[in-house]
Amino acid sequence: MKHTDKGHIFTEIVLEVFKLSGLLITEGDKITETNGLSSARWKILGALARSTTPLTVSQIARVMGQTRQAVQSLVNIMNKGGLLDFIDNPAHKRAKLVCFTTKSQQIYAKLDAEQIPWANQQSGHLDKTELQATLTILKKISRGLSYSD
Amino acid sequence: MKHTDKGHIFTEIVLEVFKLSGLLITEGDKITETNGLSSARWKILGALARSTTPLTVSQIARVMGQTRQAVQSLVNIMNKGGLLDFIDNPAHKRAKLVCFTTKSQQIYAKLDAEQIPWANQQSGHLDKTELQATLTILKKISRGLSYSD
DNA sequence: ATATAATTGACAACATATTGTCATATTGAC
DNA sequence: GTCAATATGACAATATGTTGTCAATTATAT
Repeated sequence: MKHTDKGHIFTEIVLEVFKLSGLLITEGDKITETNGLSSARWKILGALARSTTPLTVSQIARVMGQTRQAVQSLVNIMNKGGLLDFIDNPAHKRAKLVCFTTKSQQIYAKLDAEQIPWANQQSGHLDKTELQATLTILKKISRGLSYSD
Repeated sequence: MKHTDKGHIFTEIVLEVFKLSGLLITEGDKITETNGLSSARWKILGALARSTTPLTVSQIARVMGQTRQAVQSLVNIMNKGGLLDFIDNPAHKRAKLVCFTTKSQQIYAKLDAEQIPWANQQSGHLDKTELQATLTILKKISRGLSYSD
């Protein structure tokens, strides 16, 4: 069997996603390194910031496409470091809700102040319609895949 | 400062790339698990398969957007497991060229036989023009980012 | 040709992430 | 309401990946 035209492009996209993920982590580490953070920890804060309601560890993991164990580990470390708080979850005795602290709010705002001009600059020479199409396609691909846990 | 329209979409793409990368690794692990491989090792073979010339470890790392140390580690393990061979590189005394073995050729062919219908199926309901735009955009983003080593 | 810079393999320390397992909590079928 | 299935936190083992460093090799500038 051979790839269809679309199957071929799809495969190239998959490989490019892997590559880009590695490069973006490196880029994020550069931005966060002076704040005692890392890409992985910044992403946790980002998941919280983008949610309208507080999230549990499991919910964060699903938003991020990772296992709850990986997220739990980071969240616990960040909690010890004063970057995250747990508050009681009325809907679940064990699954607490994860929240920003004052400290992490400040750091996150600072990181945003660096990320925004970076994103604007990186996307400046890219076509808006193509960017929109890219986001649409990536989301559709994600939707068809299952979680590991 | 605020995100431009394009900067906003760009940021969403970045987060979706992280998520998708995690989901795709899980998917790849499912496909490879019966063959004593993993996503990470399959990607090494893929990088070699897609190149017209044999590659050094550093070259593989650059193609994959990872550090040479990470790739070196996997390549050494795979070499011990009979999945990769080193051959002398006329252009460099230490940097050997990495090659398939008969064993890895067979496994890779088998994985391809699973990946192809999967990619065709996953992309079946997606628009070809949008897929092409996605690949173009992702490659352009990669090009603007630097390697960690 | 020589000196300097960049590349590469090797090794170690550490960060990040998956898999497996267990006990506890919640959900859903009946 | 009961019971099975599912979801969750905790913990351990392992795989994957980055950073830092050193010595050896190659490339580059002069």
